[in-house]
Amino acid sequence: MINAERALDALGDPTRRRVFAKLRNRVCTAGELAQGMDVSRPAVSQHLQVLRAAGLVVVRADGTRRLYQADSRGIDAVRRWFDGFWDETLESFRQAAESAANEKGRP
Amino acid sequence: MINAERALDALGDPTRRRVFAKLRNRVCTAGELAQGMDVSRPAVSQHLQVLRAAGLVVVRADGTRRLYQADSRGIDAVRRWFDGFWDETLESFRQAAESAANEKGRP
DNA sequence: GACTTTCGTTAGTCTATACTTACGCTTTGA
DNA sequence: TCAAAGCGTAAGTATAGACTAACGAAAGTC
Repeated sequence: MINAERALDALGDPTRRRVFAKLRNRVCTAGELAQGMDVSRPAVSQHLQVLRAAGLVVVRADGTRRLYQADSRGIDAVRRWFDGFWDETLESFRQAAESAANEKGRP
Repeated sequence: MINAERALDALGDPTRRRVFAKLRNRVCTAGELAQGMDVSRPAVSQHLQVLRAAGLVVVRADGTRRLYQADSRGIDAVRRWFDGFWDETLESFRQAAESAANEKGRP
């Protein structure tokens, strides 16, 4: 089970979001990702480790290269987190409205 | 328009997530939120400013108290961000599969 | 087997930021 | 009008973590 907390921590950094965003359109190596960015390749590599630990990215070896790709599991985890969060918020609103109505109906 | 980037930055901090999570069930003041947490009231107050700037929280005055409440706008912004992200990922997969098929069909 | 490429890892630095303490503002009630 | 309650803010510190430079490992090439 992927942890939504971990995914949110991972996506809290702008550079990491940029790396992640680049992976939505194509499969990339760390070196390719680093090109056109203002940080070094090791930095990108470290960000990829965090994204991988969060379940947002998967990697497969291809010779000396390592191909990174966006993973739906982390994305789904965060989406479920938000869904559950908002459902609970609405339910609390509903209960609050209900007890307010009961309060009003009482003499 | 609420910025999803800002909301993700805001939710990148665990303490801020705890504050935000407490607001899903009830309307709270900064002092109430700070009780039962291991950080001071000013710290909570500062986190609430960040959440408010990100559109995740709204506040209204009530005498000397200020009541904080979860806001759907920021949540929706992040959900749209993820939806768009994943849609684009799937579209890229589709296109990649298509051109691979074309490549194969060619002599 | 030597060389190259591509990459992850480690050590160390430095900055962003989370936190506390102290202070001042606003509203309320006596 | 004075005191108290409830906050936000400013200043200062300390730490998490983002980054670079240097190094080592694995796979391909000649």
